[in-house]
Amino acid sequence: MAKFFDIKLRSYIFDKYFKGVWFGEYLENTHNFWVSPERLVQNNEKAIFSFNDSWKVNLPQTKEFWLDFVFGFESELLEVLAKMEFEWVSIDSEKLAKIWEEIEIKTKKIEAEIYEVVWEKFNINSAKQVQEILFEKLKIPTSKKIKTGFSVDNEALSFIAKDYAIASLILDYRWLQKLQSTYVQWLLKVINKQTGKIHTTYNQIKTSTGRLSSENPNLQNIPSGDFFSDEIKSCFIPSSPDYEILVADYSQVELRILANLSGDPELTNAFLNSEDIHNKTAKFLFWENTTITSELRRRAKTVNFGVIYGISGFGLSKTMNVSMAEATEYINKFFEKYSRVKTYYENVLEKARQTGYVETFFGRRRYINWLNDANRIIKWQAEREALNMPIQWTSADIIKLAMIKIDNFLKEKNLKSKLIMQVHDELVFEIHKTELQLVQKEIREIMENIHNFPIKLLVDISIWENWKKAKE
DNA sequence: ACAATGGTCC
DNA sequence: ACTCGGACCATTGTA
Repeated sequence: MAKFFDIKLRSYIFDKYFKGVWFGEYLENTHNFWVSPERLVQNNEKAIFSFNDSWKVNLPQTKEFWLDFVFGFESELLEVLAKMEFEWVSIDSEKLAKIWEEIEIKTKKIEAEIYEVVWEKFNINSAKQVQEILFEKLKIPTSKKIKTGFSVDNEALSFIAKDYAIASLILDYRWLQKLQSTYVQWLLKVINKQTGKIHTTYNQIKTSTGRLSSENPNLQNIPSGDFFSDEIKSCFIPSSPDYEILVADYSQVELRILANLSGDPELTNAFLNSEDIHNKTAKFLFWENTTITSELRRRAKTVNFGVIYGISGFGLSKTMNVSMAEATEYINKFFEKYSRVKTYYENVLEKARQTGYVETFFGRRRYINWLNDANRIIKWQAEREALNMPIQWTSADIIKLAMIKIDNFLKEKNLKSKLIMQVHDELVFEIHKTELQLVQKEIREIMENIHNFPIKLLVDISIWENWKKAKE
C-alpha cells in the first residue's frame, strides 16, 4: 500500500473501501469475489481479510485491477479521491432555492396548459396515464412498441410533436420536472447544513471500464446546454472569493486515443492538421451536400461515437432515427474512409479470441468471456465491450494519472489550489487567485504530457467564477 | 421491496 | 429475435 501521511485520511480510506469488502478468493471466469462483512484486520500497512463465505458480491474488476489497486497507481489515486471528498464542493444554496421557485412556477403553468388541452386532470409523470391520454383518448398514431403498450419517451413524443401541441407540452413539462426532482431538489437535500457544501462519493471499483463513478449526489451527470441547466451549474462556486473555478477538459480524448491505437492515417492527419473531426466525417458521409450544417455535423458526431462504442447498424439506426440500411451505409463509409480503424478492430477481436482478453494502451487487461458464445446477441455484446474497453479504459487511465501528478505538484509546491471534481474527461479546480498563472500552466503541461503519443493530447482550459460548461 | 419506464452525463 | 460503451437517479405501479 502507499504510505498515507495523514492518519485521519488513512482511516477514512480504510473505512471507505476495506471495512466491508475486500478481495479474498478470485474466481477467474466470473469475476466474482467471495467477500465477507467481517472487520478487516490491520497489520503492518496491509489489509488482511478474515474469510467467511457468507457473502458473495459481483464486482466487475479483474484480478489485474486488484493487483494494480494494491501495487499500482490506483492506490495513489485513492488518496487524491479521499482528499477531494474531504474538501467537498461549495454551492450557492440561495440561488439554487431561487431556481427551484422559478422552475416550480413554470411547471405549474405548463401543467395547467396540458389539462386545458385534454379537458382532464391526469398524472403527467405516469407513463401509463400518458399512454392512455395520447393513444386512447386523443387517438394519436403510435410509434414505438414496448412491453406494456406504446412508448411515450422523448423519441416517440418528438415524433408526434409537430402535429400535436400536447406532445411538445409534455416534453417541456418532463424536462422541467427532471431538472427539479433529479437535480435541484436532490442537491438542495444533500447540502450540509453546517458547511453549506455538498459531499459526493467517488467510486473507484464500480465500473467495468476503469472510469470513476460518483454518487450521493452524482456530480457527473449535471445537465448543461440550456438556460436552467446553466443556472444550476452556476450554483457551483469557489469556497471563498479568493478562488476561481478552473475547468480543464481533454479535447476529443477518445477519438484521439482511437487514432493513436489504430494509427489510421486519415484520423491522424485530421488531428495533426487540427481539423474539426466531426466535420470531416460529415463531409464524406453526406458528400452530396456542399455545406455542412450543424445538423449534419451532429449526425456525423453520432457516427463517430458509435464507432467508439462498438458499432452496429441496428443500434446506430435507432439513435440516429434512420433506416437500418442507411445506418449500415454510414458505417461502411466510415470504415472505408478510416480503413485502418477497421483493421485495428479486427485485430483486437482476433487477439481477444485467442488470448481471452483485451488490453489498454498501458497494458491493463480485461478478460472477455463470451466472445465465442453460441447466442449471437451475447456474442455481439461481448464484441462491443471488447472494442470499447481499450479506448474508454485508456482514457480513464490517462486522467487518473493526471490527477495523481497534479496532486503531487500542488502538494510539493505547497499551493492553496485544489482539485474538487472529476467528470470523466474533465477536471475542476479551485484556483487561488495568486496562483492562477503558475497552476494553469502546470495543469496543461501535466495533462497534455501524460504520455508522448504521436497524436498529442489537447486540453481546453477555461476559468470562471462558477462552474459552467467548458466549450466543446 | 422491486420492476418498468424514462432521463441526464461522458 | 430486434443491440451502440460506461454510469446514477426519479417516479409510478405492482407485489
